[in-house]
Amino acid sequence: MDENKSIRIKDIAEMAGVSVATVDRVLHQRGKISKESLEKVMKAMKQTNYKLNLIASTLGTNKLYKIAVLLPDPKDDDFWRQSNSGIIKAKENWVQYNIRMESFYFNMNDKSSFMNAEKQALAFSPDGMLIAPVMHREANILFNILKEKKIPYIFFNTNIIEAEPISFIGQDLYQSGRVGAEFLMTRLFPRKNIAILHIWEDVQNGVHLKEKERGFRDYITEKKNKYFNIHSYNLKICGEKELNREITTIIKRDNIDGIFVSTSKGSSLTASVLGKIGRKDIVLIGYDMLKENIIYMKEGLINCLINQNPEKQAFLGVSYLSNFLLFKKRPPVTDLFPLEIVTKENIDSFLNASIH
Amino acid sequence: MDENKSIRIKDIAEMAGVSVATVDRVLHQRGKISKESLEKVMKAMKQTNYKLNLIASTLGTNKLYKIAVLLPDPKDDDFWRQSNSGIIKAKENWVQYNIRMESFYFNMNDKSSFMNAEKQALAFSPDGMLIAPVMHREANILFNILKEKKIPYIFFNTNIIEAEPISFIGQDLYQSGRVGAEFLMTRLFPRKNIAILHIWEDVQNGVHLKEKERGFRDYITEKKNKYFNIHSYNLKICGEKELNREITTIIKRDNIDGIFVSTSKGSSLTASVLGKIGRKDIVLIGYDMLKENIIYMKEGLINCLINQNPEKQAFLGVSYLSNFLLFKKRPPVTDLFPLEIVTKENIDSFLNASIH
DNA sequence: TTGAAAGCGCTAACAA
DNA sequence: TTGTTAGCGCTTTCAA
Repeated sequence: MDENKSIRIKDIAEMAGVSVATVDRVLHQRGKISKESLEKVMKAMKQTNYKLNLIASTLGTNKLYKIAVLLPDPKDDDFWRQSNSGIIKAKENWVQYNIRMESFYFNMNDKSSFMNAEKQALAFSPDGMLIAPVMHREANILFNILKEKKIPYIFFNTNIIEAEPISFIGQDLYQSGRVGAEFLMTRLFPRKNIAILHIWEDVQNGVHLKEKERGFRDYITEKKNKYFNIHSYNLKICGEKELNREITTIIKRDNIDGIFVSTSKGSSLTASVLGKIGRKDIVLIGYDMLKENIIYMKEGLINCLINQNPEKQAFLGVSYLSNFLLFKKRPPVTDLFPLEIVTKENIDSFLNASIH
Repeated sequence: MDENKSIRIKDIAEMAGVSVATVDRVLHQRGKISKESLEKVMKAMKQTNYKLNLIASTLGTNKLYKIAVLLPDPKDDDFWRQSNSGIIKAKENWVQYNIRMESFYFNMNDKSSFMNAEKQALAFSPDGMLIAPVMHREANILFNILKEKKIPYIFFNTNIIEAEPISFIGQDLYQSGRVGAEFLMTRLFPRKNIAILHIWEDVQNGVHLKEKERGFRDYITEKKNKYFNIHSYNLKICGEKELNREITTIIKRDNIDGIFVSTSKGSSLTASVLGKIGRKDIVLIGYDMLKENIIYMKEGLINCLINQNPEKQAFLGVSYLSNFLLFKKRPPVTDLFPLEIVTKENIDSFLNASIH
């Protein structure tokens, strides 16, 4: 046996004394096969350690798969713009494998826009879906339809375990809170007044932010129980002026020394307030390398960002789905990304790094 | 034109009024083509935004490519074990594309073992090579041979710019020194005595470590000029006892408060000394998530590791080479990885993350 | 339950 | 300089 040449279905067929069609049938467990044929083929495959040639397989199949992506409008927010950029890269990456993609956007403040996107996505009759289920209260109907139709779906960014996606791609929120606390504590000490800010469009769907707070508080308690004063606040993004006023009030009233913001957009909003009131001394830690956050970090207003890698999350989601559709390769049930600590000194290295 | 169906060479050929072979020729710029044919084909490709089907292309080519990998023996060192694990994963990943790989190991303390590995790699008659050129003084002959034979080669971990590899995958050493300094400074202040340790098998080939030191010193100078006392030392790994003694002496004599170690193995060696002399108070920052380093970090003896991602570097090196061989896709001339800051709180998230 | 054969899109040897 | 054609390994239809 030539070590270098791979064994083909044809080789197996010859060894087993059957036709290639029969081998194909046992390979994919379709059609009816006699016991004898099955055994002979299995034996030959075992012996030769046969591996299906996926390249030839996809070419032979020549089927077109469609993937629908459901996420908040990238125009609304730089975070979702980055996710969407991952989607676009993935799209280019997978056309050649006969995978077609279509994105459906919704507005997080508007339930009807979500319902509409949902409807449109289904009308696209996708073979798989990638979803950022940030409005999960509204999405249950969708998941049921998908389950019924046996359309596989993957979540990214936010998970809804009960909905049982075939995979979730995101981060360990609790642990990310701990990472934030570790960073903040070492910079803050011996100062002691901390604010946790949850700044979010849709407070009722923002329960997952509490996980970050839990991690944050646990870490502090473990290390320096009762030394720090921690206050947390839920702030809704509506008027920017009002938000600014609220943040300013909190900082002054509680005599704040350090701030942990649980959302990416909130990070830049808070940084802008710190800039306005001239408080670079306050240690600020937030999430994600949004354009504005990058600027504030370089200005020294944001000290640390925990990178959730929205672009990579989305890109990987498409890869997982494509591999599942094309090659029946099951993705991990949960893929939690590394908790990347971004500071002034390494931020450029993250910006330069591309998706691999 | 059916939006869903991809355009094929055949379609282009029909549009341009030529044969598929002619289209193939302009696609790969081989053979002779008349100006008219060229223009017609180009026009048709532009119009339809034609994309080569790589699946069909690899299948059609049906050529076997061989990649030789040259790196230090993974048995010697957990760092190279991780690189090697990336190689193994890559190997499994690319067999299906008719890429065969063979690794050739050498001992960093032994020039003749390097020469031998070199010779064996060439005897394998590879179509491409992936090299960790850590013994570059000995490798120049090899690079010349490869250039002459027009065998493309990629470096990882260490770069030798003069050797002009088609790509280098690694990290910005200077900037990684700055990241180390940033971390150390915030933890150390108001203490002030810092040691930089270069602990390396082969001092004469360890010039690149000085880059890390330069970054480290620059940062400190910019932020707090003259406040900190920094001493640096080159220590050769030979007898462990002697090394331990040397490190202990330095710590005591210079009254050290914080240590920056420029190598991964050096990090664990230093941590073990700190453990032995009971000095958890000393802030230690090093490189890479070697097994031992992970343990020391969890014990609190190492405060921070800068992750060079050896596994991913190697894996990506193979991907770049494979894409180049199969699809003529040129990799970036340099791919510098993010400078990942690993601490006790996020180390598990890095350990769980797989290669994507 | 099985096999023959055409076809997927591209490559490359060969002939013209 | 160009075109014809037989593959590459697998899938799938159709007939037996």
